[in-house]
Amino acid sequence: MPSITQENYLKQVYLLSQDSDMVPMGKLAQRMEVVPGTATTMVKAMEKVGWIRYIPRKGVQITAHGTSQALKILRKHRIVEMFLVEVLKLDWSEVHEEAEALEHAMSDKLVEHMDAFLGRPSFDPHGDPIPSKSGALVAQILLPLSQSQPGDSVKVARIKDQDEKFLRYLDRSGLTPGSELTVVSHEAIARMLEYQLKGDTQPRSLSITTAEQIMVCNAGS
Amino acid sequence: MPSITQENYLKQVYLLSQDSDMVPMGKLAQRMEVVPGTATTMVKAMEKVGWIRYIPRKGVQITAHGTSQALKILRKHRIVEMFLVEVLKLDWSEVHEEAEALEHAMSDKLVEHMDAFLGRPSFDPHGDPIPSKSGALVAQILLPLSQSQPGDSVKVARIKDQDEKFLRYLDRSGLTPGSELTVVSHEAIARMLEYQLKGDTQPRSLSITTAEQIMVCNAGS
DNA sequence: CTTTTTATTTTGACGACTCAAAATCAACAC
DNA sequence: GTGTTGATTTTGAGTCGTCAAAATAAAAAG
Repeated sequence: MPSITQENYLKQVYLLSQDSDMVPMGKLAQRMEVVPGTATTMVKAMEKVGWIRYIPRKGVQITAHGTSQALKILRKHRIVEMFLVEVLKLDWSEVHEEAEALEHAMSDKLVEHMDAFLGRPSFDPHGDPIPSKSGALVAQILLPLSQSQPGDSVKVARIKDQDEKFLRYLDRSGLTPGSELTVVSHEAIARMLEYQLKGDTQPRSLSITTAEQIMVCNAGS
Repeated sequence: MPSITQENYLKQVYLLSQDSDMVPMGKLAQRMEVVPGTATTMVKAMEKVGWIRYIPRKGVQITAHGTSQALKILRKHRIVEMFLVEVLKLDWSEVHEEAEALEHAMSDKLVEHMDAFLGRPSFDPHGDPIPSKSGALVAQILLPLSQSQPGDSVKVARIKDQDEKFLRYLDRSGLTPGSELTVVSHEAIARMLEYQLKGDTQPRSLSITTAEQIMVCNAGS
């Protein structure tokens, strides 16, 4: 019943809701790559199906119903990403795009078959948690790498930005979910950070901006 | 660039072109489940991209360019059907619907990976030939089961109607691509046909209308 | 408390796809 | 030939998602 476009708006509202309860129109419009007026129009239509609450001049809030709907879409997205990487051997960096299109074309039944085939994984190839059928997410305590202190040993858990070129850069830098590293130093003035990958002898460096997109947990957890 | 809707129109034009070079508007509209006027409008738009030739009051013809485009879509459709049945164990009766949605969401790269994973099959689960990357189809000489004579031993090669309920009925009747059978008799008056499955002791019967949807080849070829 | 800036909403319009119903054409019957 | 029938096209209108640009409201600056 709801259009693919509405599903995409809902997904973005959900994702933006992670940062702040109230999502301003501007942010949503930017994420959807439409002019603000378009987002206003769309959001009014979506309120009618009960997925969100719209407060003029303030923004939108996702409802419980909307959240459960968004989690279903995210589940499809993340399971298919995992499937493309694990089974069809597509590259880690390119599956986000692909999943973006497939998530709206998969029946619930198909997703369940894929999930079973994969052995019901909890995380996708970018380290994002896969919601269970009932919408439960595995809780994790993660910090951006940019906030780690020199000397900290951490493990890459999740990459926030999923742009294909960015992911390929991280790949070349040895920074994929699961890799372990130690922070060597913080160069606040240069906005750079030095790190050493586990097993490496030479340190490498990274911009703080990039490090903000990399979520880590303590090594060994 | 072309919309999903146009891709679907093109696919139907291709399929209808198998029966007659010139496809009348009425037939196309019926297949697309739209009123005839809608098909006229759409067809004019499609002529601009060079997929078809439109002759007012006569119908449409598919061009060489349109054919190669249609074969690409059909290739996606049939490979994904095969994948769903062989890898994800969905039932052969339900994959047509599923593939209908997925075919427009799969990148060329993804299809090639699926094809490789499957070992480059030549036929899909309904016995339809899968076009190669370059658009080549394996040639087959098939007859509708309704035209077989009593005594003929034949093998089911392909099912024309892909309605889910119809396919489930055939499944129960032992008539899936690959099954072998012998025609026992034709009851022209009752429009029924008796057949005996290879390995069965009892004959079964089938309506001629149903038999028209089942394409067969000589047993052992 | 005005004024200026910035975010948001409104308005009018457009392209893609669709329908209903009226108009047109072609073929067939007589 | 002329009339009738059936298929096809035209016309007018509606929905969905979008944009540009004008109007408005709220927040920040003075």
